[in-house]
Amino acid sequence: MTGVRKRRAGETEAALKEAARRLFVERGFLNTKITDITKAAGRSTGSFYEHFTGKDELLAALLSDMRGAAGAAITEHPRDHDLSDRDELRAHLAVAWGVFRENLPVVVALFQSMVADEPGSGRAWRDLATDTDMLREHLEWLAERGHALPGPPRILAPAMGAMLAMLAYAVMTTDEGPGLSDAEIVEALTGLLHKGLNGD
Amino acid sequence: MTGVRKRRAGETEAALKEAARRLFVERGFLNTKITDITKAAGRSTGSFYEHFTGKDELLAALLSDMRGAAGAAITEHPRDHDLSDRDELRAHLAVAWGVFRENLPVVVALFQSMVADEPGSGRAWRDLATDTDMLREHLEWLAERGHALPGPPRILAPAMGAMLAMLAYAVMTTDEGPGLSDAEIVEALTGLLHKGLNGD
DNA sequence: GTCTATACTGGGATAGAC
DNA sequence: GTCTATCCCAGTATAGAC
Repeated sequence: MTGVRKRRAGETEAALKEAARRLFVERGFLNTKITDITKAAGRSTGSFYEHFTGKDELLAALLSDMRGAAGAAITEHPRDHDLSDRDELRAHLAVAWGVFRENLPVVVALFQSMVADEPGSGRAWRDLATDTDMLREHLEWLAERGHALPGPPRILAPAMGAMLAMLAYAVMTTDEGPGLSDAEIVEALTGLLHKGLNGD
Repeated sequence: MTGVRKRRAGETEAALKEAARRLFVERGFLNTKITDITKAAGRSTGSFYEHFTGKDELLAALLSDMRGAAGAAITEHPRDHDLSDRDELRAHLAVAWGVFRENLPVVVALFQSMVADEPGSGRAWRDLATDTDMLREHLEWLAERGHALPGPPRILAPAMGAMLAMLAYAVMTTDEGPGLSDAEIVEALTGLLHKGLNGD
């Protein structure tokens, strides 16, 4: 493959991804057809399959891009963050909310993809448990140190994750919304959860 | 229409609904095709359209059935329930959780249908806000009486509803789950939210 | 690698006999 | 009302020229 050809190919792949991101927010992952993406990217249908085997693989690529961009900071995330500290809890929630906001196309696509799966697959629970793994560890760390939690971390963490994910999805896919800024929403959630976890 | 014919028609409609309920849990609303339903119900494709204009109308009918069964008690729900009382809060959560459990087919279908909609439609937020309307009123009632809430009811209510709905969906569509009984889950949520709302 | 053209299929919806 | 047969289109995926 020549250098020029390779560059052109890279451009096509980038164009497809870019178009996909835009469409995923506008129409959603499920309602966006491969032909919609190629059309929006100004490429042909056939060309798509030179880069991805299908929509799912494209989504996986977008997810991987997102992880590469935001993942570094999270990977080295220490286990002993003290979520009983209100400022630290707020900071965590703000980061999570911001990641959702910054990567809305991928978030929307993943959410739709998860919910559209066969209920019997148990994917919703698995994804929720996986995504809140770190949070669960934070809570277990608190519990080990004698902190009295309102329930077992293995249910509290998914519950908190469920609230954050579903609420973010709802808020970020509407123009109306609760009439509150992101900061105000995060503040309200901080209050609810801080008191909920610590009781004061 | 003769009496016999009418009865037979009613049986068909019932058979279609019954088959749909079963399939919605097994494969989900989105992946269940009209032909799947008619096949499972032992009826023909053409017959389906004699009763419903499409899958959405069938879902609306199931929803209406559900409302008829469980709705009466909820409609007359007084506004002044004191959610700052732990037992009353737990009772409310338990009822909601039980309704989800009892009507899983409809819950799954509605959830999938909501999430599959165009993100730009804002349906997720609208549904969430509508479904937590009563909860919001309960919270406003508390606030009016001088109770210090951790945030505005118009965001707290949807947040709580989001947690409950998403968590219920995840838990009830998996065989694995958190290894906790429904009662234990409700108890944990009660603890989290009771302290979260009241701070003690 | 990219294009155009096309083959193929799932599944919604309808026509018309019974 | 219910059935069988069929139409029909949206979308996926591939073939083959460039």
